[in-house]
Parts: sequence; C-alpha cells; structure tokens
Amino acid sequence: MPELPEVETTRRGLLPLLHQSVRHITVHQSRLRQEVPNNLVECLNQPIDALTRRGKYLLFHTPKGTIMVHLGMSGSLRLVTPDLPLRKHDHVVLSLSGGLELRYHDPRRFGLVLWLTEAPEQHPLLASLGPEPLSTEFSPDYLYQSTRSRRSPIKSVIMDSHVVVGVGNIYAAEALFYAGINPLTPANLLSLLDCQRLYVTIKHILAQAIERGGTTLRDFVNSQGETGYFQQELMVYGREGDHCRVCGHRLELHRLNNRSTVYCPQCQPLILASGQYSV
DNA sequence: ACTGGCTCCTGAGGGC
DNA sequence: TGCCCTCAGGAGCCAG
Repeated sequence: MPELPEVETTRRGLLPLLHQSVRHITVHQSRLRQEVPNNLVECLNQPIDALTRRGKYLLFHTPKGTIMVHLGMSGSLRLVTPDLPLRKHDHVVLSLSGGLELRYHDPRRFGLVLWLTEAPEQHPLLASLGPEPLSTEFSPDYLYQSTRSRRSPIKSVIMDSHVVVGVGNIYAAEALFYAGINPLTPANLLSLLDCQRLYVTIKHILAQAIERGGTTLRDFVNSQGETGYFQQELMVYGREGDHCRVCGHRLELHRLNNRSTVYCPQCQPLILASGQYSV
C-alpha cells in the first residue's frame, strides 16, 4: 500500500522518462476512484519536463497541462518494454517516445489518473492539502497548533492530509510508537513536548523509509517492479499479539476509524484528560 | 469547525 | 475444491 515513501520511490524511479513524450494512450479500464477523463489525450506529444510529488499525488508536468496520478491503496506505475505481457489490472498504458511503456496497475482501483489544465496546486484535490512532512513548513509548533482544537485520537489527526500529507496507517503507527504516544490520545491533550517528539519521529521514519526504497506490505512494487525492504523493521504495524521489541509487553490491536491500530500499552501509555498516565 | 461513518474495489485468507 | 465471509485501506463526502 503506497504511502509517501513509496510514492517518492516511484517518482525517483520514473525520472528516466523526463523530456520524453507520450505517443499513444490505451485505457483498458477507466473506472478508477474518478473516471479517467477523455481529455487525457491532450497530453499526447507533450514533453514531460518535470516529475514532482505533492503528498501522495504524482505530477507529470507538460507545457500544456499536468498528468496527475494517485496510487490509492494498491496502485503502482511501472516503466517496461512494450513486449512485456500486459497484466490483469494494467488499466492505463502510456507509450513513450523513448520506446518504453508506463503502465498504471491498480487491482483495487482506489487510485486515479487525471489531466489538469489549471495550475496543479489550484486543483481541488491539492488546494486544501497540509504541508509536506519533510518541509520546513511542518514544524513542532505547527503540529502543536493544529492539534489544539482536535479532540479526535492523535493517530487520526496525523493521518488527516489536511493537517499533514503523506502519513498513512503504517507510518502513523510506527511514528507514534517511537514517540511513546498512545494512538488513542485525544490530540489536544498532547503537550508541546509530545508534539516535538512526534514531529521528530514522523520526519525520521519517513526520511529513513524513502532512503531505503519504501516499505512494502502486500502489493507495493517500485517502477522497476521491485519490492521495498523496510518491512522487517516495523515495530508495531501488523504485529498485534506479538511482543514489543523494546519491553516485551504484548502489543494490542485497536480498531480506530475502521482501521487497525497496533501499539504497545507499556511504551505508549494513554494520557488521560487529568494529565495522568494510564498503562 | 469538527467528528465519525460510509463508500469505492479486488484479492487474500479463514472456516466449513 | 469451492463457496461465503471478513478484512485490508486512501481519502473524499456527508450528516450530525
């Protein structure tokens, strides 16, 4: 499941297609999270002069407009030679001037492929996004301020892309573990010190995952079709019932907003409204 | 303004 | 072997 490090890994792997043009488009399945628009053909013969990322959105910039791609839950982009057989769920295929094909593959179809003619940052899906977690805009004070009015669990808040982009279920769980913060803690009960620790762990974990090519669980592959190799180092995600790697306590599973949330009750005590800690 | 629940979708895995 | 059920989850949307 692509999170920010996986999307960034994909972006870097696709840099060879810079300055190439799309010569041909085949849409095998247009029903993604949003319908693949007919005007995607406007990208034909336009050189891709930049490939950027905003949150988990990939942006292929051309003089005439921007191809915006989101990988959703199960999506991947692969740069392959045209003779490689098409796989099931290869929904969109872009044939490039350099001879390779860029194939968008997405079994669960939660992702999207759009064509933007306006400035990407003005598109509704991007306009309201929070700061990039690895930018200076994201700071301990920003995190502290943006949690003051939020009584929902801190895990939900850091996963809210309007607060900060790119923190999905895996990294949220891991960052909270390293910060020693219980995922269920009402966000507004975090102290500035808590926010400073959480800020550090979010940044550190994402940066480290990018450096190592992304986590992979289940279906993520990079643009060369390789899996990442970060998953063996996960501390809590997917380890419910196992023992904490730090204290040996049994890790607990909690369903939060219909999402599995694993934490160590010993290392991540719950802060109560009274300011006391509960183990 | 904030909150939680619902929705889209397919494939894996468990129970029988 | 096969059928049915549950679960996985990013993120927009909506009602309260």
